[in-house]
Amino acid sequence: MSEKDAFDLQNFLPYLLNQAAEESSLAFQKVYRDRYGMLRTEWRVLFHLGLYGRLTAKEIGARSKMHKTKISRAVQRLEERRFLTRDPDEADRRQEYLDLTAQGRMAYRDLHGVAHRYDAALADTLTPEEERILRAALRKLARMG
Amino acid sequence: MSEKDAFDLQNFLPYLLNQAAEESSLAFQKVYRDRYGMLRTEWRVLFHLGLYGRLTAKEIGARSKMHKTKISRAVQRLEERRFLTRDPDEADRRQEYLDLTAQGRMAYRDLHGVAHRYDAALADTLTPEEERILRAALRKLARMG
DNA sequence: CGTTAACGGTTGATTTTGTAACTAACAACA
DNA sequence: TGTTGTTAGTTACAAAATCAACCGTTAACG
Repeated sequence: MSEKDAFDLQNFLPYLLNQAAEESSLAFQKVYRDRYGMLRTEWRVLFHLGLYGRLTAKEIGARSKMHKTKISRAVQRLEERRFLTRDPDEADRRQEYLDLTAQGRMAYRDLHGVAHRYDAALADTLTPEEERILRAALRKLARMG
Repeated sequence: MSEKDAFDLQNFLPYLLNQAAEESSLAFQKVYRDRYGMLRTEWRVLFHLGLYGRLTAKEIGARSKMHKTKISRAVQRLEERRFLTRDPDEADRRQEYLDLTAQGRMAYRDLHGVAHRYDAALADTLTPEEERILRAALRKLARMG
């Protein structure tokens, strides 16, 4: 094996990214799970609708890169729990527009606030320079596909 | 809510980390899946054994922070496919030492090389400063739990 | 028009993960 | 010793993700 070469798991960016992603998601996951019984796919859909307003499932897919079956099922559950409503597009009846209900907007505002504060807390463990460069680097890597 | 505040998903570190992690894992996942039919948990176990030699499942758990059921199942599949063998510890018969077979070592060497080169390719999309700070920041975040 | 292809979205079967309860082995200490 | 607690690892069952096939609608084009 390569003798002097110290390449190990802790130096492998996909592994490192994964560990950081999992660790940093945990505390927030607890909030949307315990407060609203949501899954990761569900709060993501909720966030997209909260941030950008009425969207079709397809548009959410384009923005989030989630697979359409995930989105379909997330929308179903959010509808069942009255966080959103569907509004068929009369011009193209294959698709439907999704809107948050009042309850959905409340949940969104609540979780948005939690996320914002949590993000700030995470950023606080870094220096401002680290934070700036980390975000830039992550955006580059995320856009790589 | 804060009007001017442009906090959105793309600024939320857990989300950003997740996107970067998923995107950057894809190409490597394709290799261990297509070449060896492995899952993420399995190449991780393989890597630990390749890097550190004979270990018990518990030791792998301590190093990787994977849950013990994941490790148990990964070990089962790796054993079935003859990538490792189990060697019961006679001094403490609750645990067994795991060793890579010749085939396991070959797969490890192959994947280690792929990972190393892939990591270098990822790092190449970043400036040296970005890379250094990214790795440091990720380690901080990963150790947060 | 009519046929074929593409699209948005859903469903069902299979795989993978998560959670808890379990087994067997060991340790602690009365 | 024997009783109680702990540990390493497995298993069973539920929850979730993945993948391919599917349905109804719209587009493309002969």
